[in-house]
Amino acid sequence: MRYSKLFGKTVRDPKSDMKLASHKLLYQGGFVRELSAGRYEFLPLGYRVWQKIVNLIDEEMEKIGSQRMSIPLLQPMEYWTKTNRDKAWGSSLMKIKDARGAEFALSATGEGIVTEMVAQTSPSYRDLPIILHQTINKFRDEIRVRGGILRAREFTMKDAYSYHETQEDFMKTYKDFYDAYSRICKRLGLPFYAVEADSGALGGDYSHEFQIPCDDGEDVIAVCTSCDYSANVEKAQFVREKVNENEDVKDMEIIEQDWNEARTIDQMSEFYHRPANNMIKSVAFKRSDGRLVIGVVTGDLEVNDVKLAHAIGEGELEKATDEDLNSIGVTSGALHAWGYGEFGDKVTFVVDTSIVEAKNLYGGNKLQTTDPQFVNYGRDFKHEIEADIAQPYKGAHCIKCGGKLDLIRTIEFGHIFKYDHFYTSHHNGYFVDKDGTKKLMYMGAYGIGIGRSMATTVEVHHDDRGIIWPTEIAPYRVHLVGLNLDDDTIKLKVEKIYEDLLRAGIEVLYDDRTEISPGEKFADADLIGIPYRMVVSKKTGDNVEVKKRDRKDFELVPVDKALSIIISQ
RNA sequence: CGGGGUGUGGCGCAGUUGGCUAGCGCGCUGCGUUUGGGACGCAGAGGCCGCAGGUUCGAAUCCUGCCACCCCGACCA
Repeated sequence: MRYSKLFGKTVRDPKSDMKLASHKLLYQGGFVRELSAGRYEFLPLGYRVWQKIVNLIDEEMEKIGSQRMSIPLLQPMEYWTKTNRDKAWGSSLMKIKDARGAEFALSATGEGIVTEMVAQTSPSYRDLPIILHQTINKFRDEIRVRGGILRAREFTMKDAYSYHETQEDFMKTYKDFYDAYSRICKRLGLPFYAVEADSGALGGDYSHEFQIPCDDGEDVIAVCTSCDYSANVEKAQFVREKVNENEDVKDMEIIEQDWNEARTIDQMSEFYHRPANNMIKSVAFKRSDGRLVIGVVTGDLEVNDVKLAHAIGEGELEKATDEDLNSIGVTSGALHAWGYGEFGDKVTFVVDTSIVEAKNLYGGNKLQTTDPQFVNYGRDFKHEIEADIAQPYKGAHCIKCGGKLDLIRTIEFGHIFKYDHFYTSHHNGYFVDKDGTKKLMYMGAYGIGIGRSMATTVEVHHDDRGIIWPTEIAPYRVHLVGLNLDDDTIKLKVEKIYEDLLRAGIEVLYDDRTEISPGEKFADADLIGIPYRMVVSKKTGDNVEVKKRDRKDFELVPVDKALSIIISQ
């Protein structure tokens, strides 16, 4: 490709609101343009990378026996209502009506459709496992987008679905996907953690996310510094400190206490001269129907809303507002850890393990001028739901080995899910077993975002000059830079090398622009990030200069030597 | 949805306390000089100042409404 003919040139200044390196560089390099918030155009250079990522993933899918197929972007609503996914997805699911008024959801994921598609073939045990994947656009009307193509409202995803006779067979395929995803990360040059995760609105009860460490990422994972335990903070377990373990259990006392002196946990801690983990902290959240959920933890911890939602079998929770609190007659800062019986099931309490295991706690039932101390769970109050609802923190002890956890900011690159019968039971997902009876198939699903993979790769592989593409997904293998092109001898020489490279089957971007200074050409080459730069000028004589994008040094070698260097690596 | 902010040639910005003909840099076009780390001169093209109303002799500038986009929270590949 001649750069002079390439559609989509580099630009010098990124937009001032572009914060992420990947956003800036993909824009400046001429890879992507934004149409509207979260919707991107891929220019030829960007599309080449995109296509290579699709192919790379496709190869790995075929290795594990998955077959490529495709389903429509418009999906009849009933495929979503059957499993209540329309509610679980809320406003991020986009809807559209056709001329006859029939309602459709825009492809946000494909579990329902694919499951029924498989079911229609009335599979027998001989047909299983069935593993399918596709690469089509997904529409997710995220309330907020950020970071360019890292998180879009319309994006391409490779999504895969698998169907199995037994859980054991499913686990084999799950492992295959786990390994395939690991290989994909490796080929993209992305160091990753495969962590246990919550599956959110997709349903299911077991999943792994492939998380790439990145300071500008949006996720946080907990990683043990001593063993291999790692999990999303929405899922990560950790050992609770046994508060006041060596004290005798004291009788609960109600004491006079001045609210203004002791409202927040810090103030209470100071007031009682006890550490924060001696305090009882209650935090209120709201379900989609407006009922409240109060999470109770020791004062040193934070309630994680995803863990809390999971504990009560809810999809998601919102933070309760002051108005919500007023509806049960309290103000923030004075929330009780028990009581409110008069509000019936409008209030649900969930107690964290930290409280269950602690002794002689403070607070939890402030009245006008009083507060209890030496509160012991089980004796002074008790709730039906006891669960792990606290957010892990840096230095918390690992549930597996007792070592210390570290928190790392990451980008979610891919996600694999175990659904068991969640979708098959709603979508007629039966197979005929050896004994001739119908049984539900076990199911899993697996996703990787293409644009996000591209952006993540740039996040990980760039320097202050531009992108450094891994060879496998680079838009071209060689960036041929011609200098002094107004000199006919040199011009002819470069043109010949360009032809030779093409004939050798090497993808080459040839900067054939005249009237452009060498500095600008080099700057563009660094920005675009093609693995090899080959320079021909009056200085190179009978040789050419070959330089790798990620190195400073270069070699001055004859053309055929240059070719063999490029082909060999 | 809650809080904060921005909309001015293709891009980045200034002008915004009501007054001159809307300006600067980059990019683009033409001519000439330049060619190993983002060259220079000269000459050009290109703008309903986000949209709609209003106030005024006069609006990019003031007022109202709308729209779009960005940043901070919940969501996700």
